[in-house]
Amino acid sequence: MAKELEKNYNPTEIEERLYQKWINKKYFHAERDERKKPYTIVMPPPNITGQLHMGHALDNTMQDILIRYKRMQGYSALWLPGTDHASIATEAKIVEAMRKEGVTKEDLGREGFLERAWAWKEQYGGRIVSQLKKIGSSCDWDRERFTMDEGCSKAVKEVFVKLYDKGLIYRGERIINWCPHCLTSISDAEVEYEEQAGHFWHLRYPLKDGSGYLEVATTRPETLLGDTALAVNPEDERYGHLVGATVILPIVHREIPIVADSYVEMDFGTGVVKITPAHDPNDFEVGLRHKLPIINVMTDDAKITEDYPKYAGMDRFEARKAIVADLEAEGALVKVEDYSHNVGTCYRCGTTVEPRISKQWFVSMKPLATPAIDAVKKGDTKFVPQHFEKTYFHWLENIRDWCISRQLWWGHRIPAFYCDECGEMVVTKDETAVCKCCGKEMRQDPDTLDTWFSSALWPFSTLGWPDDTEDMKYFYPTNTLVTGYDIIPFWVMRMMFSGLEQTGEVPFDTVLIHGLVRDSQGRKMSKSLGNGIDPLEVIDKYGADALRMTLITGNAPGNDMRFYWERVEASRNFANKVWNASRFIMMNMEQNKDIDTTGVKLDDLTSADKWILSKVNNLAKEVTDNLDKYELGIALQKVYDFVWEEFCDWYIEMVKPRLYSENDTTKAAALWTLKTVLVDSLKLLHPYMPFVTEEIFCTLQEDEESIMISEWPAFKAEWNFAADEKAVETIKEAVRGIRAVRTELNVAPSKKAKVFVVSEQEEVRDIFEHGKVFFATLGYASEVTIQTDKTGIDDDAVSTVIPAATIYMPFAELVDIEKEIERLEKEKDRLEGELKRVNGMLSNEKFVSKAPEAKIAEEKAKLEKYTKMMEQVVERLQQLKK
RNA sequence: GGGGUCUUAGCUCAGCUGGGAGAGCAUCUGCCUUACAAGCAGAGGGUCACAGGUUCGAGCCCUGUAGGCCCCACCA
Repeated sequence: MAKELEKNYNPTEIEERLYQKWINKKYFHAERDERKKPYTIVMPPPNITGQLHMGHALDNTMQDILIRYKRMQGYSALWLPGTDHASIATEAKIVEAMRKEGVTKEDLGREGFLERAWAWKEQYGGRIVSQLKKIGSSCDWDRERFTMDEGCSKAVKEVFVKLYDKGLIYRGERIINWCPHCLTSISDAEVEYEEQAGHFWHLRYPLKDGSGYLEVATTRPETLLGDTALAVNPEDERYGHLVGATVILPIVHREIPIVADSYVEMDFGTGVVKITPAHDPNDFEVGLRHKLPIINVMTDDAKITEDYPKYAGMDRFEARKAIVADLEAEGALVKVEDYSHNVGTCYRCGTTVEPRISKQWFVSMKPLATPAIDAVKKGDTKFVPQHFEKTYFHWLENIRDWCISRQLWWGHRIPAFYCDECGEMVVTKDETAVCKCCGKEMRQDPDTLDTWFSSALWPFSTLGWPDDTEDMKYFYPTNTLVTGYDIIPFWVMRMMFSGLEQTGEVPFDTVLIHGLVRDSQGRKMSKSLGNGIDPLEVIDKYGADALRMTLITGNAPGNDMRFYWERVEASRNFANKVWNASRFIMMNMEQNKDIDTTGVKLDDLTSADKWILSKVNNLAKEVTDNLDKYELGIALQKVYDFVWEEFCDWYIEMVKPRLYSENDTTKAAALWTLKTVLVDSLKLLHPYMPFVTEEIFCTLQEDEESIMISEWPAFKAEWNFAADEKAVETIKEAVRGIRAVRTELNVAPSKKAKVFVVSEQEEVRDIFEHGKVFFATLGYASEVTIQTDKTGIDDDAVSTVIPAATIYMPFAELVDIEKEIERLEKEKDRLEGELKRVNGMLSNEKFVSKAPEAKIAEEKAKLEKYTKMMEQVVERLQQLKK
């Protein structure tokens, strides 16, 4: 027996209850099952410090749609969740919190700090997880992982040692990006460049022999302290004779050489570049080529070192001012120009990055990048949309070695040990190490690894790798990775080369890319702008289903979208529409509970029933096709249109007279069809709107306990009723025609009218004969007469023409003949246009000879249709003009 | 400097392999018709940025132009 639903859909209570039910029933848990095919998505792990934002909501809604769809299709669908330790972001937050308490890292010491960090993780790591649950994510929480849990840590060590043994990880003194605020190195990908207004200081470097000077333009005069040469282009005739000469460094008064290097652009600036190998990546390269000394002039926190007493302890920007002043005093400053240039900043704290010489750990990228490029070229992994593979190739083809060591405490500690006695180093998975030569306890490298080092292993470390686990065998390689385009260089790329190197297989076959969720003005949502919209607030107000639908509707893969509250309302309205249609159906099932629908056969159905069945059948096929192509927005749009327009506005309205009639023999067929189509619609909608569909499904029937484990609607060849579809479409056209005419003439809905249908075709008359009943409720007809000609119909009746027939309504007292003529003339114009187009095509010899036959047949059918309509319109006009 | 992407109805956006331009919101006109006013019925509104080209046929493919956005890049 069907239960009752509230008048309006009220998500709050329902969502909480259903999610709990799903958890309790373990529907989210994926079992290895050899009879089923696996489908695996590994969730991009959100940072433990993070709060759910719209980006997460979009990302996870997409994953949930895919996983729910596949689960219903009978796959063993695993969506593996987890969180990321986010070393630099988390450490920065903890340090900041400590700062407010007046505590420093050093006060706590490494052990104490890590204790505090783990406590932080316990406190906040759960927050984002509970937020993910609010949007309905059907993840297998039994398999939840953390990038620093035991298994992931084991995988990290394994990979580090393997790559080291293979010579692909090395330690070396290189110029790296240093954040003077976070006090750590960061990788190239973590540097964000921003255009900043600056200056160009033109400086004069006197030649040692007193014969003159060279003018140099620089944006960073303070680095002059570390200059070890000037460079000019070897081709440059202005300076060729000076190569090898010596100049005196202003202020410092050190002697430095002039070298020739093709890196220098002749037509930029003065054509002379000061070379500071310790503080500029290019200068570093030049320095290597010319064996120049490297002079570091700054401390960790970007202050001038003790080597320059006058500036020692000054911040680099203070020092700049002081040095410029001194240069001016010395007469070395020629001029200052305004200049706008790109400045590298730390992606976490925004501090200007200081290039710096430092001993760090690196991954050799070239040997790893090549297979990763090939795998995508071969199509082992595909990007959706495909053009993002260009971004991917671009990064990999231009990649430089990856600096993986961080001067942080929160993270995976580098598994390298040093002997302070003899300088020996070992890299090992063991917790401790003893020096081979002197037997001394070795000291572990204090640094940790880049967060992305562990993220890169996520698709397989979460499945138990490096152990040869059953999960690994069954669920790996995973299927779909869903992420934003901004993460391709950080993560997608690194998972690709890591997966290939460690497991010999690509980590996923498809990368589904989405864009950013922006505010209504198209701006990025950000804390500083305060324009972010909290997904949880949306859920509170409108429900998770409405939020999910809003994020998916009209959103194509890879495209950014704007967030509007109006769109959430539209989504909520749709949920309510589904709710009310279901309520209507259940009410009628309840009122007719004595009618047995179990024995209804296809033969018992009316044309309307068959028509809607055929529609929902085709819908199932199309939605399935779209989902398989990752066209989530298109599929949703189709379900929306079907449910609202075809099912609610037409079918339910058509079926009402049968339900309300005392003795209609097709009532059982109607009830059966209503329920059948509703159930299929709910199933197609379930991946998008899991809560409302589950609530209705469970109230509607008692055979199955949940829609999320029910079977996805498959296309049924026997639900194909071409003749009935045509019949109903013809009736719809007639009804629409009647309604349009009535509205145009301002006929009150309460005023019923006789309707005459005139058609020469017996088949058409037959359709209307069977469809008479629909004209009463849908077309405000008091009486319907079907005939072959116009006999007995007033000349001044109102009329409307559809391809198959002409429909008349005698409204003598209302009809304005002039207006009627005008309306028909307009229709005639339209038909003339159509005929012209069709005739144009069909009389084009090239079209007829080259176009596919199906297309030609289609156009011929149209020609016939429009010709008939034209005849009727012309005839009608003649009658009126008499 | 290189690459990518976008330009479609008043607004925000869809438009799958080329075959008569769509949705939501907004606007206008009627309706409290017993599932839903978070609704129903109707209507208006677009030389698909511009210019060429390929094709029987272009919003869709190619070239160029203009404007917007994004990414990358060592021009100190």
